[in-house]
Amino acid sequence: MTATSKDVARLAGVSQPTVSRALRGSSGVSLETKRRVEKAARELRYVLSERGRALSTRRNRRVGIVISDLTNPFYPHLVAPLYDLFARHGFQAVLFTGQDDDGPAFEELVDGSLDGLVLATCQINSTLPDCLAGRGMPFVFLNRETDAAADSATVDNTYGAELVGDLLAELGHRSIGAIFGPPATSTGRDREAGFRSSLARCGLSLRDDCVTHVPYAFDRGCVALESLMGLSDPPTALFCGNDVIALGALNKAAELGISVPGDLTIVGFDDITLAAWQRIQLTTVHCDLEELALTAGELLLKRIADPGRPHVRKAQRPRLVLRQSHASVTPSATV
Amino acid sequence: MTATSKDVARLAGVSQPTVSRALRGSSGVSLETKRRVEKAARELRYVLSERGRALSTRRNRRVGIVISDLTNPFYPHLVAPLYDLFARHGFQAVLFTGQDDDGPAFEELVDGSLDGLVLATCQINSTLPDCLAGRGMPFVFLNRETDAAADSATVDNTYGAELVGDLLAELGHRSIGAIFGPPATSTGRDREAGFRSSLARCGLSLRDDCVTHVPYAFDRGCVALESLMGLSDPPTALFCGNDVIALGALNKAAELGISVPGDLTIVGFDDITLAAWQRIQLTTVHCDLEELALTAGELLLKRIADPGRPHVRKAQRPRLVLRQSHASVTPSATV
DNA sequence: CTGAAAGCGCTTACAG
DNA sequence: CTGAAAGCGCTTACAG
Repeated sequence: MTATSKDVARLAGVSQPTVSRALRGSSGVSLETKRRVEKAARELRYVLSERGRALSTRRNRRVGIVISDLTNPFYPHLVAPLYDLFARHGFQAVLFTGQDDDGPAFEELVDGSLDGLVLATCQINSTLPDCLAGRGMPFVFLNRETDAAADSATVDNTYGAELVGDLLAELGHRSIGAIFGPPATSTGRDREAGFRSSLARCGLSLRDDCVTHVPYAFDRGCVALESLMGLSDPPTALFCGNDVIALGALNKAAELGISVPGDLTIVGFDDITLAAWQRIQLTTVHCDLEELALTAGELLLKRIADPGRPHVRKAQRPRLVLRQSHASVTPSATV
Repeated sequence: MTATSKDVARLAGVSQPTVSRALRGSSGVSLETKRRVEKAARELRYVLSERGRALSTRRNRRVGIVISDLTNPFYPHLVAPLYDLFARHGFQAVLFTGQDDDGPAFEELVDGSLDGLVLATCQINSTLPDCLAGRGMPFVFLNRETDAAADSATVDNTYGAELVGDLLAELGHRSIGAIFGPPATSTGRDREAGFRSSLARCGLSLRDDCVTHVPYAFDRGCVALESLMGLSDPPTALFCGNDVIALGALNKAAELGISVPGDLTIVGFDDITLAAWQRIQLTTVHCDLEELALTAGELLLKRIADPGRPHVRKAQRPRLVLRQSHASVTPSATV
């Protein structure tokens, strides 16, 4: 149905390897042969078979991006710049998703069709990184990481969460809760640690009855907020493990008639574009997601080019962005 | 570095083709050989090379999904169910994005590494469908379509937009504008036609000075709303080409202090999950995006299995969902 | 400058 | 039941 280099060779009256050389513009092909081959290729609407090329060269020009949940509005911010970056470097990016956080079947990641991998949703205890390392498969951590020795591009989550703790203290809150992310993720773990240590430093503490851990999902933010605010003595401020959770909390609060920030301060983490919308105006910790993604992508490209180079871990310093979801504790609420 | 079937064969003491047969569980392999091969494979942590398999069988078990813009919150709703569906049928889904609406380079879609294609962001005048057809490449239109003969899964956009026109008429609006989507898309074209014909039937007309066309993007909705509402005599109701545009309009209205629906009715189209958020509550036309995606996916799978079958075009009937962004025209606004 | 040969890692008739 | 051979569509030494 579709023409191969052999067909082109026949039409151009040359051998198949010559077609290969001519079309790739490799030196040592006479101009006239090159022209003839190109003409024949055009006529047959020849397109190089990527699978043939990949098998022969053992390079795929293709990298995978592993992500647990596509509908999570956090990931597009990471994925889009990665696609562009890889495309600019002649690599095709392929998205892998799966049910659990470890994502797709291990097999399809190491079946020889990928030159490298970006791991964006690894759980701390995942065995994937070690398996990949054991097979000599280049990979890089993006946003989340594990203890495995590897390149990584992350945010200084501890620091970012400390900023939030400091803010809540400054605002005079003393009844503070949190909807943390999963402790099994580096982001969840570090943000919780940073938040707690900041409060402690300020002489405050988290109310044990106002702390919960949920997956990074809108719905879970909704549910968590409802149960925390159903307490007889609800908190006046809530730190959320990320913006997606915070968005769920924010919307559920609106549904329950809880005024934000009047009755309740809510602070997120990540600063996805939604957070800045006028109808949202979420106070949060700003991360430069594009820079994060590009850093990861570049680390992976370097690793693919030079598998032996030493690992590098890069952490971006986030900053607080103050919008409309935080306020000083009100007298009524402190009573 | 990584073991091939030849390595497994050597270790198991059989020929390479026997390894292939044993591991695929094809009949006619003695149980004892099978066991021996499986053991050797396990020991070597052998994983089948997808590129070798694909080259040999000429089937890739892989389909592409072509989408113009990943960060558009509309697409995840389509992409996620597609990934799942294809995975269940043993196909790997691969996302393709590009700058323009025609997306990625034609070459990578027909380089022989894909069994089929889902086209989700085709422009009406795109030559891609014909090129694909000319190469015998199976594909299906999802959401948007062109005149090209092909399978397609769409929504009845004309009908959906008529519902909106009817609603605005019923609410008593007489000063009506629209931020339509691109006329070069079937959705843009049909929604505009449906909206206009409904208004005409109700004896109303669109105000020419209050009509604009923009790409399906949040930012463009913002800008469009600002200019329309900057008119000396702004409209009291606005139909937006889709929810993403409507969301932009909604947020810009909030920024400008324009009350929705007090001063302005805004209606979208698609009903993406964001539209239902408490902080948004957008009145819109509901489409079952998951059903839409699954329909497209199934059509593609059938086409791959039987390239000769007649084309089928399926259109889903949408319905209005009334939330908080519409209201009867107020006396003050009609003056 | 160009062709013949070998090989990338598989599968699939074809023999036996 | 199993092996030897051929082939999928390329690229890359190797000759000439």
